[in-house]
Amino acid sequence: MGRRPCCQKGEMKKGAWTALEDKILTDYITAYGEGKWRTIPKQTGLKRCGKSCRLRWLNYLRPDIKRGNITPDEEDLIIRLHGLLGNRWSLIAGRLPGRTDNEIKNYWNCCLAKRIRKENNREHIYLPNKVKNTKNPKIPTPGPELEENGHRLVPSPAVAAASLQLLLPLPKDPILNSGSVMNGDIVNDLPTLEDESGNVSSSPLTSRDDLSSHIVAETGTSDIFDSVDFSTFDDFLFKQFDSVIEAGWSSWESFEEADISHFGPVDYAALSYASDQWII
DNA sequence: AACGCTGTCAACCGCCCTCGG
DNA sequence: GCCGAGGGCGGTTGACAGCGT
Repeated sequence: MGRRPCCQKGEMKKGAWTALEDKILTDYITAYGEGKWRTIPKQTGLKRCGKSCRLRWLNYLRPDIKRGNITPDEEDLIIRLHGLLGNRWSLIAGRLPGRTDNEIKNYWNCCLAKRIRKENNREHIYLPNKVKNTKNPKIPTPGPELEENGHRLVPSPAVAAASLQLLLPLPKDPILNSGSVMNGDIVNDLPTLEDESGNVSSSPLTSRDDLSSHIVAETGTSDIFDSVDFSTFDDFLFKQFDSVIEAGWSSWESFEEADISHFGPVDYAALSYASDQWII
């Protein structure tokens, strides 16, 4: 049995919203709050799908939406966050107050992606656009060094940050004494996953609980996590990202070459979009 | 003025995840 | 544990405006 569609096709209106529809939706949400999107058409008489109502509100009608062009600062942040997170637009938007995921996605697709590709002229480099499950991307696993145009490429701080999801950086902590990043031995000792074909891959450790339990197993203590308030794992990553930005990437400079060898799979998006931050 | 090309952005589509019964 | 409803998300589409020829 197939899944029931969110609304009956043919009964619902499509296309651009009218000023009257906007007013009806805004008045309703102002009075009753967000949520229960599917009840809105029934309650208001709007001939719009609940999902359409949600989208209209979140992307256009919300009072805190910021209008106008993306500023250079915002653009810089988008590029860095995209290098870190890939196409997880909602997470990126969460770091840009007043901007919506749709707006950032559009801006990236129409402006940034083309421009950066042009600047770097590296069309052959893997881009994450077609990665279906971006929360668990199957990122290819090159070594920490690449040969290109006869130059030896060494991961710079930007590349290290791009690998945060896989490197699992930790807050500065005397136990690990590793600056901002997890001890390489632990990274190398991440648990593995086995798919239906029996292929083994490194665990992405997509939740904070995964990471926490692994750290406790390795270090015998949960002090690292107890001392920091991370409401979500993404916040955890962002706090690390912010700390690196605030420090002007200097917190990455203490790495020895041996540390770099422990870096996990590199996000190629960051390689192509931040080539100026590669040491060639 | 007419046409075509390009950029922009709102909106839709379909997949996925979560949660409650 | 299973299933369906509800909602979130990223990819894509299509309308429209602006610009150049």
